[in-house]
Amino acid sequence: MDGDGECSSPTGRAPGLLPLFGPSPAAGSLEDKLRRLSEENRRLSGALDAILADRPHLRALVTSQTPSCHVHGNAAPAEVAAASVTAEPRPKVRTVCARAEPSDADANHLKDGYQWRKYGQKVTRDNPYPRAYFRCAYAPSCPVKKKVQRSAEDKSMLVATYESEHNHEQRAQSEYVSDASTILQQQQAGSLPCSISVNSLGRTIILGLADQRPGSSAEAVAAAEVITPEFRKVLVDELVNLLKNDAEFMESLTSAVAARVIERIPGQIF
DNA sequence: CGGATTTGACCTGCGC
DNA sequence: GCGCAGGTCAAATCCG
Repeated sequence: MDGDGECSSPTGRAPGLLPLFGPSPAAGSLEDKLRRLSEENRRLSGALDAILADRPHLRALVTSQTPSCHVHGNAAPAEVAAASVTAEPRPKVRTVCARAEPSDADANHLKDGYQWRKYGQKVTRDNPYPRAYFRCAYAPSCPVKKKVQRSAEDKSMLVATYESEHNHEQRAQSEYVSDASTILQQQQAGSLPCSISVNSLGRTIILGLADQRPGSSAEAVAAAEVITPEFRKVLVDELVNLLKNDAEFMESLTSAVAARVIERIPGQIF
């Protein structure tokens, strides 16, 4: 599918993207800052380990969920952005996990920027929640299908399986354009078409590669699909610089990570 | 009234 | 061949 997996703004160079390739920050004090943050991270990890040491079931919960939710090839954007991106070869079938928003509570609907027409629903054997079957509603000839089902282990997670590729470029964009409204927003200023943004909830970080070619539509190719090893290294370096340079971003990131950790641990243990 | 959704029936593939 | 489970169809229904 030509756009199902982008992590960048769907409009290409939307206003409000944090520059990844801007001027380099003064490195010295920033490295100190990064070190302090790393130490803090280790300290928090240690504390979490201590908490989980005598609670193996909770440890399993914390460590098993996120890795199991990965994006194969093209991920759906916006709300799926919390999923990690792997560099596996692009398969025809992709599985995407996303935490369901409260508004999705009663519907197996995963907003991913495309319009879908539901053509069936089935209760499967290994999951008490019904599986919904969708086809791309934009183009009748589009072969893409999507299956959406709540996770049996975590009902707040929606698991979407995409089959085939979109053979068209146009899409409904309004949904995730608004979803991706950022609190950290600056226009991309560097030479490479990358963007990173944090949504208004502070829970989702969107890393994107916007394809700027005239014929390719503003939608981006999934990061996992276009990143070469060299480019990945540049990307990582620039990300490190970015993180070192932006206190507000670090604050948001720390809050997001902390919220994520707390979210996965039942409140009563604290 | 037209498009989208629901839902029971039907089809297909697979294991035994 | 049979039964089961997943996937699809299409008529009925809903909704704007």
